[in-house]
Amino acid sequence: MSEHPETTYAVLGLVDKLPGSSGYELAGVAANSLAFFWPVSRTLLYRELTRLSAMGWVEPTRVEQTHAPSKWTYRTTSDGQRALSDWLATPPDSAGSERNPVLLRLFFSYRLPPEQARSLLSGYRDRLEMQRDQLNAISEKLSATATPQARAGWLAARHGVLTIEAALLWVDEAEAFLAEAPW
Amino acid sequence: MSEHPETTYAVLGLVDKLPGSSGYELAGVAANSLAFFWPVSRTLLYRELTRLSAMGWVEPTRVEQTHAPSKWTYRTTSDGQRALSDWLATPPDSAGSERNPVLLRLFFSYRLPPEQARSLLSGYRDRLEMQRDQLNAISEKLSATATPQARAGWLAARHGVLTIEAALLWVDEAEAFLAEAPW
DNA sequence: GTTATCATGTAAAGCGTTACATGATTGT
DNA sequence: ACAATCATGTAACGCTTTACATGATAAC
Repeated sequence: MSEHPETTYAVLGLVDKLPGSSGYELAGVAANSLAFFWPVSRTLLYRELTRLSAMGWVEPTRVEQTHAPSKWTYRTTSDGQRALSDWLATPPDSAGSERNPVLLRLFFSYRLPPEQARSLLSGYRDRLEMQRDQLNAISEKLSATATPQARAGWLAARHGVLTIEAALLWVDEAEAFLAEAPW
Repeated sequence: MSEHPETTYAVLGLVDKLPGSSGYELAGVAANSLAFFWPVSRTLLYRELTRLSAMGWVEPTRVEQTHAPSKWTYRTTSDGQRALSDWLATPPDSAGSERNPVLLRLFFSYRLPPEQARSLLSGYRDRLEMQRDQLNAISEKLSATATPQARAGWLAARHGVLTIEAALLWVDEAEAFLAEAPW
């Protein structure tokens, strides 16, 4: 009953959601889903797949291809599915550490000329808008499907959209606040 | 010009903001400020203070106390202040990785009985409300002060409040969504 | 007496990132 | 020719966390 990092379950869940996928394919999916609330780098993803195979939670299968290199594909075993369910039932540990490098700078930005503080904010806005557009595109795609998997994905995307829009409103507020009385 | 991790600058900025503080005191402040957008564990904070001292970016001073153990206090040097300004001017690297263990579970929650999915959401709401209350308390304290430092802190707290409130709205939505058609 | 606050540290473990490496196929 | 996609891996590094350790004072 040793505890594993959350990322292990993130990958296990992905395999379970997309049985018969290769690491490469899973990485592609992760980049458009997990990446928004639980980033997993490609290297780490491969390492977790190896680990999950060793633990018997997923079963690897070699698939030969003619048009591309051979690949490994994965499916959850019944042990893996049980482990996934068990983990899902455990309460998430306290607030996930949110790391926001923009806020970190803003927190000390009274040491910055006003113009640079402004550009910090507008850079943030640009990135938020891009993320929001990405998420909206994903949402639209998902809302076309009625499976539980797609609906769960849609909900997660919706969380992203709402919080990003709140952050965008904050940028407006912050700009006005600084314009009124810069430091 | 070697690059240092963001946390090094987070601590440097803290020392600069509260000159003459001890590691212990800084840890207390960090828990009510940085923790919301750039968590720094106590152990790490101490290590960074040692590192910053070795680099000459902060100057440590021993202070003897009668009512408590002796302590080290720190102040930024002019080198440190320059380093802080330089870092502030560098653009934050791409989106900070947001890790949300609740969304991670929700993303796979179609494997969960509806009741447990609901309790996942209500647990999230509870934690969000606590955080919001904490942030509001901090905001109020800060809004009583008119220094640039306090105003910057207020802005950062405001970001937290707005995004948390958005997340709370999402919880309502998600509950309605699941109530309408559970999986 | 026991809890809370003050105060600083060490050691181990491992998660996660970045860089490097390889090589076939398909399209322009 | 050159870039893009498919596909998987290794190695090194180091940030970060968790657990462990110590010990004084003040309050209830």
